[in-house]
Amino acid sequence: MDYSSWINTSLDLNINPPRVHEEVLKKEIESNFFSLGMRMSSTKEESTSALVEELKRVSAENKKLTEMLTEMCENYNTLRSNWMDYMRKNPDNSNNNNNKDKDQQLNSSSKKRKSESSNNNNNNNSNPMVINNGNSESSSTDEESCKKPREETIKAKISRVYVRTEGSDTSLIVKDGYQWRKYGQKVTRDNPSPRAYFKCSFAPSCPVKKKVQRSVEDQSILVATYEGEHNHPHPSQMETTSGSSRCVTLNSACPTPISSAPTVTLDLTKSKSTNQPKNNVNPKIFSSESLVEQMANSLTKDPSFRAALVAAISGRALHKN
DNA sequence: CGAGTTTGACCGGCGC
DNA sequence: GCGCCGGTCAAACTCG
Repeated sequence: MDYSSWINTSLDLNINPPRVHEEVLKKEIESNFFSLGMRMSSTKEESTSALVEELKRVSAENKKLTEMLTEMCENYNTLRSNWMDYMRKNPDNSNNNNNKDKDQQLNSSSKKRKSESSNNNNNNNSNPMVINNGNSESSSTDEESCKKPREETIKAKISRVYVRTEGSDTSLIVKDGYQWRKYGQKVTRDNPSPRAYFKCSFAPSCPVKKKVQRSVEDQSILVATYEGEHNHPHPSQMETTSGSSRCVTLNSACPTPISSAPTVTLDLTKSKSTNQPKNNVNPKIFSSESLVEQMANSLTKDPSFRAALVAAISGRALHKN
């Protein structure tokens, strides 16, 4: 009965960032035109305008989805208030089994295991292609957030990412750009497929952990649960100096990664092209805005980084010519 | 040979 | 207090 978390999260992901991201992308494309455009051929202009068109289309789609979700939220709230009224009028019924479960979830318990399993249930009920941050970032509209165990909201930030893989792909690898070291694997009770445990190995002191397990309902979907925040820049940012064209593109497109990056992640994960699991985008990065902001600030203030970025971009442009 | 993975053992939290 | 279960450790193993 607890649908609030995924509904709200979906709203968070869908309502705001896409538009910001669209603008950022547009500006990026336009600025690329100004800086590099002189050398661009007419075919490139066409492809860029096609991209802008595509952006418009996706934006409209997002808008539509947002409206649907808003409607769903309203319906949910109405239903919920009706149910509350009903329970108030018929307190006797509150002792049946279903309500016991409800009470357990609502009163909830500082019990770690319980809260986790309820999270899993929510996710299983939700659209598997929706990225669900099961943590404090998602702003709940009702009192649910207040009832969440304090430790959950204070402790390590937890985000969840769904990645569709090819049916034949049995590995538990979610490529997000970070370096992970597997330190364990376990078959859990609620899911026959094994759960893999990873630690971030990019920086020895990085506390971030990742759990990857196949969805119970759809074995082709990998559920990656990230815990904690990276205390180092995204590896792809480090690679920009080596001229990795894709990374340059992605990162240069996000002068403020906070607003733009989540949308990139969302779109890639949602799109049907996720049959290509090779996207190198970090699905989590942005659960911690302050961290990312800090990283972005330090990077943009670093003259050598800027120089390297400029060199990489100009090198790429020259290479194209 | 070093780095990464596998896998059984162990530990601690939780429910009964 | 005991058993279950998820999470972690660490020795053995694999791979480049």
